[in-house]
Amino acid sequence: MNQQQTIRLAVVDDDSGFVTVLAKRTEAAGWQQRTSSGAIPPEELVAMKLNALLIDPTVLGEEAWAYLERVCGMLPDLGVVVCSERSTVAQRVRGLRLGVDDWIAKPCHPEEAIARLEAVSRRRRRSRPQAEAGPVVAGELAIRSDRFQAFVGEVSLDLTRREFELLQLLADSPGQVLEREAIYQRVWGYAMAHGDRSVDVFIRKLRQKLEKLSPGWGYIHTHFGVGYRFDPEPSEPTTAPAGSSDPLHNSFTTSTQARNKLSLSR
Amino acid sequence: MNQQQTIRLAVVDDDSGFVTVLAKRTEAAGWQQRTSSGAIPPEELVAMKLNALLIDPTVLGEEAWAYLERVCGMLPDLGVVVCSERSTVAQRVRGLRLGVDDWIAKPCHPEEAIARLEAVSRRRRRSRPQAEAGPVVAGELAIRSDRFQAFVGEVSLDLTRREFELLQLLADSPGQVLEREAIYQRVWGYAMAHGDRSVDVFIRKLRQKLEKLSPGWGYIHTHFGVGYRFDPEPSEPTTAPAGSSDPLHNSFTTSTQARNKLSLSR
DNA sequence: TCGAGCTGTGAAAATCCTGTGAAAGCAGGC
DNA sequence: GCCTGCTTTCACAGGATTTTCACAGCTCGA
Repeated sequence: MNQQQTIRLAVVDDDSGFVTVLAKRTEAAGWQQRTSSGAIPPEELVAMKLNALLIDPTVLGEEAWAYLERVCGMLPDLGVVVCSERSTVAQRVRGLRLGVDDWIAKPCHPEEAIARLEAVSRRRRRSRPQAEAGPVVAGELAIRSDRFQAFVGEVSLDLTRREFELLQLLADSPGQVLEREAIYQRVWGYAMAHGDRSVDVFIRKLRQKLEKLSPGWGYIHTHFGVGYRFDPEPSEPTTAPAGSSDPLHNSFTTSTQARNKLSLSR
Repeated sequence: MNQQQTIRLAVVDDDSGFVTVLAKRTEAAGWQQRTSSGAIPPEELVAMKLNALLIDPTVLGEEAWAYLERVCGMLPDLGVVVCSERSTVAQRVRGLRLGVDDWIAKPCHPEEAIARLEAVSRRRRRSRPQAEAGPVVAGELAIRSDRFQAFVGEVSLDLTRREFELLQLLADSPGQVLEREAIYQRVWGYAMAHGDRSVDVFIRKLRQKLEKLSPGWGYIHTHFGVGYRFDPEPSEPTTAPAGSSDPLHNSFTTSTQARNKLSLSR
């Protein structure tokens, strides 16, 4: 029905085994995860635009309560799950009252931790339907999820829903190559049938609309046999057409793309 | 800091001892609690306007999973806590995935149960009680929540309750695209059934009434495949039909909408 | 250099979505 | 009970969007 939105998670724990296993699973689910073995300053957490935080209070030391209170107070939209080795009812109640969303015991099955993280970010997301996150800016592009639309300056790209979701997904992981199957899975919400060309077709539509409103920039790059990569970069100055040996060629860009970009920008 | 608004809780459990202790505590906290030793039909739950539900799946028997799925699907805003005597990781994960917010083990300290129920119903982070604020003005429109009515000048739009609530919801987030599901969820109070057209129908009624009293303004814009956006804007001067290149065309308006608006404003 | 396998492209076909008018269902008042 | 106004449901038409296809151009390894 609806594809689970990508979750941005931070894990603060020094149990490397647990953290590693967790990372593997979350990655498979398409989450973006960052791990730290020490407390992350609340200000930094804000900047990370997280959906969920999994934290073992033992790494916080004395400051644990103060830290949790600070974090929960500062980030009411963040789903916070505490995972501690030992805890008393009183401690758990105190934590939950402070704003912690869930408190589980270690050892804990990774699958359950993930399910609980999912549950808390589900609830948090519902509580604030209007993600007032500012527009994501890339090159000349501004992607505004509150309008389901991308803009160049004040002009709308006039994207359809699928186009927008595809662009958003790509722009969410700039510089990263995403495979077709993964893209399809996350935009369409189910597995891609063998031989399906939908992704390619929508990439083309995106490129067309991007090119129309923001010529001089290349946004979507093809990786032959793999998939696509979003990476805004100004095109080479087309004012030097003569035998452009392309010395500044971005190493991530295939020659195919370089040529495509040239041909498009004319 | 935290407004402990009264929570409406239903407890479905046949462990009278636990239930009684819980009731004592919740009552002391000012919650409204109803207890049942058998499953409550989902429709009834809707009518009860609950904030939280504490449930022991053993009283549900065979239908437990189906029931939980149904309830969580129908009432995404309801905080659901399962409290079971025995459970496996797989069961807990399944429940959480279904939409359950928390799953705890029995025996369970009442204080912790309450803290967790509080945690799952903690969401109404609504901004200031804006009711007292003067009428919300948008375009030629004045929305007075104290009268459950909208006016153009001194003339009432004569909105019904649903119409008013829909308009108010939209006008509460001007410029933002709201999805149908979200609109339904917040105006009707429960999840929209697949294929339900109520939102569209009420949007039409609103548009009709708005158009009658405030022609020359476009208030509600359609975003194809997504939902609607409230954004009061004067219609293009229809007095200049000849080749209006429309240089000032609002960039937020999709071409679809431009066309719709034109057809409407004629 | 050649060929199998990929990707870009344009357009047709299929599907989905929204606006709309009207009927059917409901609840409350008289 | 009967009436009235409100809400929900239905069916259809006109578009917009998405999917599918066939083919052309490219890439890469043999």
